[in-house]
Amino acid sequence: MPEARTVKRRTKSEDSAKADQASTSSSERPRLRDAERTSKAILAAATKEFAERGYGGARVDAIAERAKINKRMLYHYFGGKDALYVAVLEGSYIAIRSAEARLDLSHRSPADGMRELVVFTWQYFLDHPEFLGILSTENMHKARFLKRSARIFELHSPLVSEISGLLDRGAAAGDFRPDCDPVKIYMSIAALGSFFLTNRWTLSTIFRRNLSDKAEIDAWGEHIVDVIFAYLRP
Amino acid sequence: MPEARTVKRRTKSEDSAKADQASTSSSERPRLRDAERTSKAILAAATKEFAERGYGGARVDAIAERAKINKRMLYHYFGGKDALYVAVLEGSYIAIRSAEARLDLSHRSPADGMRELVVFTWQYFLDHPEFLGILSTENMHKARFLKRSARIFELHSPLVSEISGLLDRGAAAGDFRPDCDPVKIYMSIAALGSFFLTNRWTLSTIFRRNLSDKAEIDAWGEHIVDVIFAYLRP
Amino acid sequence: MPEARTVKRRTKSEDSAKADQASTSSSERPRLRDAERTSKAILAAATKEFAERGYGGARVDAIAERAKINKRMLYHYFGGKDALYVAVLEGSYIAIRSAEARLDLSHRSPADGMRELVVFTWQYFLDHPEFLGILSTENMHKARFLKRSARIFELHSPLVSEISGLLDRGAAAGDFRPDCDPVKIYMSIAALGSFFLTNRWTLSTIFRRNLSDKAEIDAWGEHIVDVIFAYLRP
Amino acid sequence: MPEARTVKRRTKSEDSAKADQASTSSSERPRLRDAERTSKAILAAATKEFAERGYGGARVDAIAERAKINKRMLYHYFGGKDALYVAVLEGSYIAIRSAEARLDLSHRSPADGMRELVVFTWQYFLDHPEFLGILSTENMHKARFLKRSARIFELHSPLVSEISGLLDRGAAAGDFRPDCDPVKIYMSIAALGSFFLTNRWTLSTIFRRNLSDKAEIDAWGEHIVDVIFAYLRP
DNA sequence: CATGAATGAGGATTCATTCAT
DNA sequence: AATGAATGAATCCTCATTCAT
Repeated sequence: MPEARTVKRRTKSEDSAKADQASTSSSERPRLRDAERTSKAILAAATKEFAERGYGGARVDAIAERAKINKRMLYHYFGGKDALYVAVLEGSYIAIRSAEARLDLSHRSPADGMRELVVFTWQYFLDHPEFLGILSTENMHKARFLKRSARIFELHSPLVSEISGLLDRGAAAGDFRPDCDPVKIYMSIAALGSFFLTNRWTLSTIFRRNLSDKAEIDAWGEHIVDVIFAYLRP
Repeated sequence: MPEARTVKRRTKSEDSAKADQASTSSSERPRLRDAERTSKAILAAATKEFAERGYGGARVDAIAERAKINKRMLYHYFGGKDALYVAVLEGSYIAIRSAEARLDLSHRSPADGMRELVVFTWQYFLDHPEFLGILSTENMHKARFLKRSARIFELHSPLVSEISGLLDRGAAAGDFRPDCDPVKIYMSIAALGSFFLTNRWTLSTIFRRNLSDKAEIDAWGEHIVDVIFAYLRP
Repeated sequence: MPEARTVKRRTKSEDSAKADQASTSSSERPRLRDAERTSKAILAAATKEFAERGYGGARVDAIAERAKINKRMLYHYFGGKDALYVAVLEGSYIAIRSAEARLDLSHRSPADGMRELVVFTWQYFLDHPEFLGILSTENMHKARFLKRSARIFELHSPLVSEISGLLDRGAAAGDFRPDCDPVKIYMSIAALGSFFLTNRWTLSTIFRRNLSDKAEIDAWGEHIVDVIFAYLRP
Repeated sequence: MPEARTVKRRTKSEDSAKADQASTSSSERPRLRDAERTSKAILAAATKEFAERGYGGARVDAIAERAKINKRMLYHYFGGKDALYVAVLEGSYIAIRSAEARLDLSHRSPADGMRELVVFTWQYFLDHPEFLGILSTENMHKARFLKRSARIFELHSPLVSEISGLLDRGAAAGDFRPDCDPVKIYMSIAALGSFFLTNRWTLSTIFRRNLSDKAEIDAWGEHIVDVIFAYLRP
C-alpha cells in the first residue's frame, strides 16, 4: 500500500544512435550502469515479446531475459507491464510515422508519390512484423491503452495531410478520381498489406498455399498497388 | 456455429438420457438433453471468451461461468483448454463456410454474384465479431492449432471453386478483367472487411474519427464493393 | 501454450514431503474435502499470523503453512489477504462480544457485576493475545478495514447498554458516583488491561521489571479493579 | 524529537561550518553542514515512516524520499533499516524523557506535581503521535530492538524517582494514599492516554462516536486526571 | 560526500487441471 | 452426470541492499 513509486522515464539524448554504435563496436562489454542502453534494450525486447505473444501472453520474465537485464530494472525504468506496453505502443507508432515523414511525397508526381506510399507501407509492414503484432494486440483490447496516449492524434495528422495533397494534385491533373477520402485510401493500403501479413498463417493453411514464400509476398505487394491504382483510376 | 459440430463425444441415445432426467427434473430443473445442451453452452461461451481475450487471455473459469456450467464439465466434454480452443476454431470456420455455401452464387450474373459475396462477407464479419477475434488470435499463434485440423482445406475448396466460377464467367462476359486469382480476390475482400473491423479501435483513435458509427460502417461496406469492382473492371 | 517458460522455480520437495508425513502420521486423517474445516483452519491461522506480525508483516504463505492447507485455498475461500484480514477482524470482535454476552451482568449487584466485567475483560485479554494484536494492527491502519464492516456497531450496542444498566443501578443504590459515561468506563477498563499487555515488552525493558511474570500480571489485574472502583466511588 | 538527540555526530562549530559553506553555496546548493542536516532529515523522516507504517510496513525508499536524500545516504549514515529503526526508537525515548526532565516536579505541591505530570504526558502523546506509533510497533516485535539499547534503563530511572518523590510527599501530606507503586502510577497514566489515542480509530467505529473530535479529546484528558486522582485519594 | 543503476530473494495472486464424492 | 474442493507451477511485482562512478 505504501506506493511511493517513482516511475522515472529516461531523457533520451540525441546521441543515442551514436552511443549505440559505440557500445556495439566496443567488443560486447557487459556495459553496466548505462541507463539509456538498458532502457532501450528493455523497450526493444518488450516490443518483440508483446508483438509475438500479445499483452496477456507476454511475460515480464521473458522480456527481462531477452533484454539481458535484471527484471527489477524493468520496473525501475517503466513502472510495470502496463506502462511498458504503452511505451512500446507509442514507440511503434512514432517509428512508422517518422519513417513515413522521410518520404517527402510532395515533390513527386501524384502517381509516383502514391506508388511510393503504397510500396513504403508494404515494405515497412514486411520489415517490422512487431508493428502489426502490436496493433493486433492493441485492437484486441479495443485500444484501451492507446486512448491513454494524448499525443497520438497529432502524430497522424501530417500523414493525412500528405495523402490529401497527393489526392488533390492527382485529381487536378486528371490522374485520380476526384473526392477520395485520404483516410479511406490509407486504410485500404494498410488493410491489404496488414491482412495478408498477419493472417497469412491461417490463410496458408486453409488455402494450402504458402503465403510466406517470397514469390507470394512479392506478388501481393504488386497486387496492392494494382488494387489501389484501380480504385484511384478516374 | 456450434450446431455444426460433428465430433460428438458420448453419443448415446438421447432419449434414455432424457428419461433419466425426467425423474430428477420433476422438482425444478428443466434439464433436457443435458449432455448436448451443456456441450453447446460450453462451446458458445468459449467462442466468446477466446475471441474477446485471445487464447492466452481466455480463462477456463470465465468460460465455465459464461456457460453456467461446472468447470469440471468442460474437461469432461472437451478434455482441456487446448482441445476446446481447437473445437472453437473449427466451429468458427465451419459456420462461415456453411453460411457461404447457402449463397448459391452460380445462378446469378457474375456481377451480382460477386456483389453478393462481398456484401455477405462484410455482413458476416459485422454479425460475427467472434470469428474475426478467433482468427486474430490464431494468427498470433501462426495457425499452430489450425494446422492440427485435417479437414480444414476440404472445407475451403468449394469457396475457391465458387469464386473461380464467378471470375471465369465474368471474364467470358467481358464484365471482369481476365486472369484474376480467386484466392487473391477473396483475400482482398476479406482484407478490406476484416482490417476495418478488427483495427477500428486504434484507427478511430489515431484518426480521431469514430469508425464504430453506423454511417462509417455502412460507408466502408460500400467502399469495399467499390474497390473490388474497380479492380475487376477489365 | 505460448508458455515456453524458461524461468523455473526451485522445487523444494523436502518441506512438502515433511509436511505430508507430519499430517498423515499424526493419526489425524488428512481430512480432505472438508470445506468448513479448511475455512476455519485458515481463519485461525490467519488470526494468529496477523496478530503476531500485523497486516503488512503477515505472510500469506505463513498462514497457509500454519493452517496446513494449500495456499490456493485461502484465495478460494476468502478472496485474498485483505478480505481474509477483514474476516479475522470481524471474527475477533464477534468472539469477545459473544463471550461478554454470556456474562449476564444484570442479575448481579452493581458492584459484583462491575467487578465481573473488569475481571472478565482482563482475563479475556490475557487468554486472547491475538485480539489485542489485531486491534493494534487495525489501529495502525486507522481502522481502514473495520470501517468496511457494516454490522460492527450493532455488535457493540448491547455492551454499552449492559454497562449503562450497571452504572444506573449502582448510582441509584449509592454504590457508584452518578452520571458516569458507560463508554468512558469501558474504555478505561480496556485501556488499563490492553496497555499493560501490549506494551509490557517495552515497559519491562525500560523499567527493568519483568511484567510477564505471573505475579506482576495478577497484581495488575487487581490494580485495574482498584482503579475502576476508586473512580466509581461516589 | 530528533532535535533532542544528544548523541550528535560531527558536532563542530556551526558558525564555522556556515562560513565554510558560504563559498561553495555561491552556485546554487544551500548546503549547510550537509552531514548533520542529512542525518537529521533521515531520522525525522524515518520516525514518521516507522510510526505510520510499522517496522515491516516502512519502506526505505519512502524514508529517503521523505527526507529528500539519496537512499544510499541512509545506508551511509545509519547502516541499514534495522539500525535506523533503533536510532529512531532511542531518539523517541530520549525526546520524551528530556521533555519530562524539564518539568521539575519536585518544587511543587504533590497534587500540582502529579497533575502536571498527567497533563504533560497526555499533551505529549497528543503532540507526538509518532511516539505512540513507534511504541506500538516495537511492542508488536516484543521489544526486540529496544533490548539492544544498553542505556535505555538509565534513561528512565529519573522518571521513576521523580514520581516516587511525588508519591512519598503526597502520602506524607495526607494527599495521597500510601504505598503506591510509582511504576504502576506512571503506567496507569500512560495506559489511559495511550490507549485512547492509539485505539481511537477502532473505538470511534465500534461506538460510532468520533473520538478525534476536540471535545472528546479534551474530555478524555480530564478523565485521566479524574481517574488518577480518584485512585490516589487516600 | 553523493548518485542512481543494479540485484536476488521473496510476496501476493492466478491459472489450468485433477480428485473425492 | 455433476460438483466443488484441492493443487503446484507460474506470473507480476516489491524490497532492502550493494555497486560503479
